[in-house]
Amino acid sequence: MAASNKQLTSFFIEDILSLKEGKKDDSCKSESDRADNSEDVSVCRSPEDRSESSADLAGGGGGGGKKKRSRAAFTHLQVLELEKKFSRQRYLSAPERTHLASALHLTETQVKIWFQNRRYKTKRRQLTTDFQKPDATAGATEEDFFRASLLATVYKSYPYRPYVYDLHGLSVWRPAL
DNA sequence: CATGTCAAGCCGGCAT
DNA sequence: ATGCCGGCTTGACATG
Repeated sequence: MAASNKQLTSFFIEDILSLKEGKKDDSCKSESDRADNSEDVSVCRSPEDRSESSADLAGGGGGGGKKKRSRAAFTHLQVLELEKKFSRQRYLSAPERTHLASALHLTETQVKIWFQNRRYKTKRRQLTTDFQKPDATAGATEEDFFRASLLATVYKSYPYRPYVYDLHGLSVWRPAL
């Protein structure tokens, strides 16, 4: 909740990661075209919220009474980087969180909450999967579960961005299948 | 309109 | 005293 007036500036994660993708990515078009032509905002917001300058991004009521909560929608690349990090480590140290947050132009709180939610989400999916087909899970390791759920999540989130499976030099994250 | 997704909110426990 | 965590819920949004 630190900064209630966090300024969202445009950036390319490629810049941060020295990735030469070449393709400019309008990250906000995950589901449908969410709306606008803003090419690279760090966080996509609902059209109405966008007008009020991202005041309460990190959850603050900010100033002036209880406003309705705004739900930040992270960009493809932000999520991608978070997922990559998460695929390597499920917990972040404070310095790592700080670094990742600044790299992705998110607040530390957002990164922290994202990891919390991701852990919980993974756990729940694992449990439901386990519950639904216990026999198929007999030979699977926890790692398998983890990777499968990760893969499913990313694939579902980015159905038309197959390049996430081939991250050039960054290849740490890789599908299990 | 019902449903699902997901970031954020809330609460209690734990570690320091 | 503070911060992080898990568990769960809430609220905004998208989709069928």
